Amino acid sequence: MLTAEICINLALKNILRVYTYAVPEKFNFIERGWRVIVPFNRQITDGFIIDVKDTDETFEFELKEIFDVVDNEIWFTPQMLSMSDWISDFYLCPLSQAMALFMAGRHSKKIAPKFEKILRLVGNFDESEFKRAKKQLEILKRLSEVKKIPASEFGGMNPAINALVEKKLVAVEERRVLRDSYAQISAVQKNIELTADQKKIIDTVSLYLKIKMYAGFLLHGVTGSGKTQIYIELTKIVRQLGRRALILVPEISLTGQIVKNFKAYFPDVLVIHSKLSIAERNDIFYKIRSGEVGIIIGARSAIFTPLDNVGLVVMDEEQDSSYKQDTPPYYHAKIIAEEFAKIQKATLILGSATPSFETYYRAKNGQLGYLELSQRALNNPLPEVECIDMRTELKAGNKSVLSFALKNLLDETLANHEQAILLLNKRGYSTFIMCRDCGEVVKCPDCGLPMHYHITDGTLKCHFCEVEQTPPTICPKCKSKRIKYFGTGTQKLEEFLQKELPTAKILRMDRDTTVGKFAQDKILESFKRGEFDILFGTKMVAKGHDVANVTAVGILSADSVLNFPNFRAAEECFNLITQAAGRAGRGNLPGKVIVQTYNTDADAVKFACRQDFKSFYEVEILNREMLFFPPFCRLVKLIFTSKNKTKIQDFAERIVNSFKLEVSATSEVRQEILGPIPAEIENLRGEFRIAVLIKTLDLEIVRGFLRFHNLHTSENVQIDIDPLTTN
DNA sequence: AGCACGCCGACT
DNA sequence: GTCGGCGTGCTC
Repeated sequence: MLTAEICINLALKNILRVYTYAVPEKFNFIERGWRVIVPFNRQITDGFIIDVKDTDETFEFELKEIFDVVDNEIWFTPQMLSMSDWISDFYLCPLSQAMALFMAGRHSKKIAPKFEKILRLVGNFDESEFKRAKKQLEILKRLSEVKKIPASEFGGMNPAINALVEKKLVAVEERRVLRDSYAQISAVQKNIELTADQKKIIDTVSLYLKIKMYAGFLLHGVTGSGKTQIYIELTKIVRQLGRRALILVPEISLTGQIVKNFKAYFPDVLVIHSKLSIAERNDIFYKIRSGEVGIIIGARSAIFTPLDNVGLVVMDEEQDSSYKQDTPPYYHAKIIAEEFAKIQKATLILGSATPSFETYYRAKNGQLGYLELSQRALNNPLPEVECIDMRTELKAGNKSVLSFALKNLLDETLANHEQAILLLNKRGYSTFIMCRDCGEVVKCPDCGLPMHYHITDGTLKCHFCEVEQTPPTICPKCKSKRIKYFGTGTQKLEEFLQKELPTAKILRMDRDTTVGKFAQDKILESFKRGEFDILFGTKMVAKGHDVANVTAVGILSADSVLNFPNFRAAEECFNLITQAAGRAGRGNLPGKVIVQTYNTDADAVKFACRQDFKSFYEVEILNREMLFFPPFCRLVKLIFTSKNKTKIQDFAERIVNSFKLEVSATSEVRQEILGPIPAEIENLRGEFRIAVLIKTLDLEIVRGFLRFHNLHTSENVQIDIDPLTTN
């Protein structure tokens, strides 16, 4: 009997599970990668085939039969299947979970494809026979000019069309409508004179594009240096070579510029991102397979499409954390893009003004080509950056969140009818506690990392050492009573700003104000049109967009990210300041940036104010090496979850001990394991979560260990390869 | 996700 | 005694 292992494509809690169905004779052609319709618990839904077996095994229950196939060809292309295998292997996730990434999304309803009626002329007609039927003649004439016309052009199906169908002069066929909500967006092509630097880079890369072999590059260009134009020029070249391009952008900046810029040059651009409806996404796959798409622009999930014959893969803002998926299988789009580029024999371009340390390190070691743009394209200077010590402000009697300098800058900007961007840097479920007089942050007595304040129980906790204490009321260092709890929300600050700047029109942009497909785009557009003076919000205000009239940028408490117990904190702080500063002075007017901080000595702040990535890297990389963190090792984070706290604690401890005995003690290379420690989110839906962190020089050894202990199939363990945070 | 099963409170 | 609240658990 032919049976199929099927993964149900519902947003099921337990995606890992695979169900066995009987394959009826008429579908004996199906194999791994087909989409099918199956009965499932008195519903009818769709799923995809993981495996087909010819077996004489008996089942204690009666197998249900596959109802139908969804498509008239296999959904997974060979390249999608081999990528699924690779992902399952690399990320230690079930094959079903890896394959699910390539579905057009998980859903609860059946996908309803949209059809439209297409009219086609069949046979010849005699004009004289239509003297009394003006409408019919008009349709016939149009059809003899253009072969196929949607009925909607004639106001949908109507008596005239029906009459022509009756006379067998017109045939009606149905065509799938492939929805594309970005169809309307476009821009005017500008005549851009390339700089000498840009030309040199394009020449270098085009050599590789022509060889059709894998090659990877870091494109390191300061903000405003014209990286997008390089992507466009390279795309022109691959298109001329008859190959396609995949442009990956962070979730957050997807909306803007880049899509418009590409649409100005290319007719066959398709946009993909997570906010598309499942139906739209489904349509998009058909469009790609039909070969009519030459360029895909999308967020991280855009790598999971049938796009083939790709010669160029671009990842813009490669350091952006939104490329990392925060649910299993916790993949990083950069890792997959590199694998994809290798499979496609394509050129990979990782673009950034502030590359991730991992990428820059690889470029320095010759594992990636290094391309540099050190000048802004319009030759306008980088903005002037001033660092303000908020401790000094406070001593001078300024208790406001705005320093005198920033207040003055904003007043000036408003008076000149220019625009400003204000960035509030806040993050996470918990916050930290700092002395407003000396800048002292309460740190863990054991490990020296900043402690987290938990609003829920009012205690300070160290996420590494389980040290817990009540927050101090006086500063342990300078005895000041002015202890500040950081973590003020954007909404509250907006009210405050409005009071400080009563005439300013302030636009808030954060998670709350940007729900919906184009919300963010709309906010940025209206800011661009000059309907507001100040754009204010979380880090999303700092990313990617280009508003010529912005001359002032203010960063309120630039260093707050430094106080999170994260080995990447300094890097994140540096990136944030640099990116925010890069929004200023992009047009003809010079830009001015004010960075407020309680921590003027921090390297990240100091070097970011000078916009000196390389020096910052040279200093910070020493810390990474000393502490044995990436890029000097690979991380694997294990999250153990269970309703039973002691059970899971014991389990995790047993694994840690096994690792020490079986791997750390015997491995030729450095292998460390830390924990168990409380996970970043300690409780989730009634389950306790604890984390274990592995640092390794050889991921394959760690994978072997995890497989040996069956952790990759355990329901109580989530494996995160290359996690962004350590707990 | 759906949908049934099941075990407790207020009603024809 | 029955209707119905939604907690729990299963779906080949």
